[in-house]
Amino acid sequence: MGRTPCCDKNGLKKGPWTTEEDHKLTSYIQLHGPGNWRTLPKNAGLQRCGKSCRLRWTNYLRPDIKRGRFTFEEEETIIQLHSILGNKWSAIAARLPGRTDNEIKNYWNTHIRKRLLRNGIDPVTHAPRLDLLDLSAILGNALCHVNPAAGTQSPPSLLNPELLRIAAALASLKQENPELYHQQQQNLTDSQTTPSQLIQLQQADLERFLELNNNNDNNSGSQVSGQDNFASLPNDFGFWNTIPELSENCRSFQSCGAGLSGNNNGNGSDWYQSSLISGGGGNIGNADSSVISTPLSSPAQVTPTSSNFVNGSLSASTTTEDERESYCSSLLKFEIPESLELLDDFM
DNA sequence: AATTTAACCAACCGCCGAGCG
DNA sequence: GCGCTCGGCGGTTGGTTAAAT
Repeated sequence: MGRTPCCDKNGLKKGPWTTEEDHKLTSYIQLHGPGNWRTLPKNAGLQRCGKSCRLRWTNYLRPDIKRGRFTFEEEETIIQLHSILGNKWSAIAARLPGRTDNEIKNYWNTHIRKRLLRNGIDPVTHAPRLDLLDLSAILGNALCHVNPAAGTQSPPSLLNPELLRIAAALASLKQENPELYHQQQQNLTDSQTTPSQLIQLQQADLERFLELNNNNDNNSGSQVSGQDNFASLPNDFGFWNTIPELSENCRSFQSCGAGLSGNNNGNGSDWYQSSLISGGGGNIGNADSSVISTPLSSPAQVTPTSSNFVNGSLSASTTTEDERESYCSSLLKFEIPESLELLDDFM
C-alpha cells in the first residue's frame, strides 16, 4: 500500500495566515527544520495542511527572501531568462537569489507582460506582434515574391530578426507612402534578390554605416549624430538605396523625440535597434496605434544614452518606467542571442 | 465623501514525476 | 509491479489596497 494521506482536509484552516500562525511555523522550522511537511502542522500546533505550510514558508517566511521592488537588473534578468526558459518560474527563480518563483510569476504577469504587450511584443515568443500589423501580406508580397526564379524556396521564417526588421521597414513604408512602397516592391522583384541575399545586403549596409559612423567620430573629434551620418550615406548603398524612403524614416526619429539622440558614441546601432521595434522612424506601431501604443510618441521617451547607460544596462537609479519600457523592448529584441550562452547551463 | 475600477499579490488548485510501502 | 502520497510546479482565484470618477 501507499502512504497515508498527508492530511485530512476537513477542519483545516484556509485563507490568509495570521501573525500567530506565522510565528508558530517560523519557530518550529528554526528549531527542527522543515523535515516532513505532512507531520509539521500537527507538531507545530497549526490547523493547516502541510502543503499550505510549505507554501507559506517557501514563498513568504523563509529568511533569505528578498522583499520589495524588483531592481532593473533583476527585471532584465527575468526577461532574458524567460526568453530562454519560458514559464519555468522555478528555474528563473533559481537564478535570482532571494526571489521566489511565485513572486517572479506575479511580477511577470502584472508588470512585465503588460509592458511587452503595450510595446507590441508577444510575451510568449518575445517577438513583435506581427499578427497585429498585417505584415504577413507585406512579407508575402515583398519577400516571398522577391525572386520568382526561386519559386520552390520555402517562405522565410517569421521569427528571423533580420526579416522582421525588413518587414517592419516595409510596413512603415507602406503606411506612409503606399505608392513608393509598391514601386520598391517592384524594384525588389526586378532585382531577382532572394530573401537571404536581401538580409545579407542589409547587414552589410549596416556594418558599413557603423564603420562610417566610427570614422566620423574619430576624425572630427566631436560627436556626429547618426542622423548626419545617415544623410551622408553614399548613393550606392544597396539595401537603403533599394528603399530610399528608409533614410527619410530615420531622419524623422528626432522629430518623434526618439531614436537619434545625438549620442551614438560609435555604437550607432542604438537608433537602428530601437527604431523598428519601438516604433520610431520605422514605426512598426503605426500600423495600429490603438493596439500598440508607441512610447516614442511621448516627449519624455529616452533612448539609452551615455548618462543613463551604465555597463550595458540602464542605471536603475535614473530610470523611469517609460525608460525601462523602451529599453526592455530593445533588450528583448537584440540581446537574446547573447543570452543564449546561458543555454549551456540548462542542458 | 462615496462608489467604481484597476492593480497587486498571497494563497489555493490541480497536475505531474519521484519514490515509498 | 502497483497504488498511493509527497513535494514541486505552473495556472488561477479572490481579497485587499490604491487610484480614478
